[in-house]
Amino acid sequence: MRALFIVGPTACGKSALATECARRTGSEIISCDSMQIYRHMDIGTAKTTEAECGVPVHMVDIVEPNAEFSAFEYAERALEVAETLDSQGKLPIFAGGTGLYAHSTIFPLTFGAAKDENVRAELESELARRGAQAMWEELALLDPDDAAKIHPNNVKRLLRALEIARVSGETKPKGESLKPRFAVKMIFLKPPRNALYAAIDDRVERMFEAGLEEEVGRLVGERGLDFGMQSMQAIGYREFAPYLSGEISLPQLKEEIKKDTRRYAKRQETWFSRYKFAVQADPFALATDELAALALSDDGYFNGEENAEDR
RNA sequence: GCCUCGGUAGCUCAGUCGGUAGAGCAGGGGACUGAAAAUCCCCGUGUCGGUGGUUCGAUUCCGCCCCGAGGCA
Repeated sequence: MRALFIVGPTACGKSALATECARRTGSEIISCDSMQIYRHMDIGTAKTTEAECGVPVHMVDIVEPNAEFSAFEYAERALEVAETLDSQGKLPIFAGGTGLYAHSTIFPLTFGAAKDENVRAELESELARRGAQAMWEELALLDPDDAAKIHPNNVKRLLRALEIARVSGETKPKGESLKPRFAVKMIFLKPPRNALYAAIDDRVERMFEAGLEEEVGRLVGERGLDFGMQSMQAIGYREFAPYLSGEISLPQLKEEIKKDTRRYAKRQETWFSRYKFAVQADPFALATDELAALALSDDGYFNGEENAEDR
């Protein structure tokens, strides 16, 4: 199987390119985004739907915003979709900016024991009682190598590592595979930083014009979501908490969203720059035609012969 | 015109009883294996407004000038 991945920071034009590629090849898009999976969160996630772009878009609107989701589930389901498309002779076109989702779809990761709510709750209370340092030392006893890779302050990782140990009796699996499950071509859209930031500011303004505030109002009001939920941690949503309680003004709210988005974009770039096989392109310097031609050409497919990552 | 208070990192400011300076925010770099738009780590040299003077040495003290805020006329 072959699959195309269009990745890069937010607001860089991934969806537009993916749509163009899908049109040209008569194929379909598989969204690779940890927040667009949620229904009713459309404006703030800059969701692209089939109704808007005219081509089928998968892995969007698949769960309610009060549900939890994971990279593991994503990879399983997205892979299934990709295989179906492939069997129909269509090129699966992944598009999105969630690095871990893309990574776990491309590479056969061994995630370790499934999450366990009880163990998690137990670990949370232990953390509150004993402190992160003590928890980290516990992990260091179980698996020094693993502990060495997790900073004691990185509570989420720390607890997850301990969770695996307690659930399975084993430590985190180490087998990192750099061989993709299929031939993959990755287009890494990387615009100049200044231009990207301008595009981000612009997009945030347009989100407000499109009714972001009303959308958040509906989620919090009618649907009763609270800001502690996974879905509401999304940029463009979580910043509303202090605004709705009157702590910050509307201009401040917009500034916060822009700022968080910029930082996110930077993190995305850092993630995607690990893939040495990716084809980088400046989406603001090239026309959609040129980008599509680059994306759809037959060369650039990677299947694991060289080093996937520079590590 | 006079008086007062300010002028220090992109922004807000601290500080140096004279030995060329440091926080927060912004910004930059990085990590990432079942929450990932999450989570975490690292990074602070700037004519200390200008110019003379005192001094071994001034951003710090003194004079003058420029700019900003307020007050008095």
